[in-house]
Amino acid sequence: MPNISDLIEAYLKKMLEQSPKGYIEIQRNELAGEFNCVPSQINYVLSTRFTVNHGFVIESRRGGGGYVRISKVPLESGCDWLEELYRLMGNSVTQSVATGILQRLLSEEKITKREFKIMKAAVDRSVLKIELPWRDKLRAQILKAMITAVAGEKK
Amino acid sequence: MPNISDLIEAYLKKMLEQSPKGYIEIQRNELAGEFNCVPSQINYVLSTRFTVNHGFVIESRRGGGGYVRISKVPLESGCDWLEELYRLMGNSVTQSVATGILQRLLSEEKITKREFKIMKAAVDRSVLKIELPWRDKLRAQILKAMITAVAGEKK
DNA sequence: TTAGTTAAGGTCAGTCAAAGTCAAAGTCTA
DNA sequence: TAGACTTTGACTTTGACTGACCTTAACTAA
Repeated sequence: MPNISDLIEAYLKKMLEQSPKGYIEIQRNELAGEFNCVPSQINYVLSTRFTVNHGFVIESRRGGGGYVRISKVPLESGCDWLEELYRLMGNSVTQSVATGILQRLLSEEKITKREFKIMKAAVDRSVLKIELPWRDKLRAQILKAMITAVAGEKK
Repeated sequence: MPNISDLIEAYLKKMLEQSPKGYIEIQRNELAGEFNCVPSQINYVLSTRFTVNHGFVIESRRGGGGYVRISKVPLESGCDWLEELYRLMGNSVTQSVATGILQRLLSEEKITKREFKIMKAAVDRSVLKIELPWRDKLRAQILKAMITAVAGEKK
């Protein structure tokens, strides 16, 4: 007896699989209508099952003609290094761990030298000026988002 | 799927690209006629998609024979463009301003499409989960750091 | 001259159409 | 039965579009 969230999840994943473009665009209200639920339930599903950690990227636009775009980061054949990375990072990452990860991505040629510099700069201690337990969490968020944004893409 | 504003934007950008002089002149009412919209919609498009952050300058003249001139101002070729960007950003940057700036860097070929994606992801609202006055400041910090990291370099 | 007319473009606040947020309430499950 | 997960809806934010009203410039006729 799956609940509505599971149904919506399955529905979206199926659509995504069938989509040749690698992403789908939905209208939140419309989808909610199909499943007879409140619109915010769609957000719940997205935020619990289509997160960066799961390898999805969500973009959206409000206002008239708004939409929600869901794309799956195509995990390259065989090695699902992304998932492993997420596991490695957890939800908190120190600067030195971040640097280590980036260096590894660089040496594996997953990212370019320039991209390395950009990402390193973004998660630098001196840039993320917030207090410590949160800084490492924020760093993890940013790092994951950046890596996910280009994972699975050609360099 | 694209709305009228997007169409007008695309139309103007295409004209601009094809123009040897680096600027185009249009008549607001005429353009509105072509797209079957009210004239003020042209202003809406200009003020949301052709801002200085995006690297455009709008000049116009009223009265008989009036016109609207749209010109694209390229970033300086030296390294001064960084300072210009800093000035535009100040110490607080909203998501939409950030996107505008990144789009400009992309169109000026200062950054690659991948780099664009990385930076956009890093400063996304959903990633920078802190309260609002500080979020925009943090975004400015991160954006500056990332851009600076690759500013002087060849692509 | 100069006042009036016409032909532009500008402004701004308001409406509507989305999507986002958050916390309270409900349900399940170990 | 506590804690995790789900569902709900009131409220917020953002974006697109519109129309009434304003300003400016050129032209024209007295």
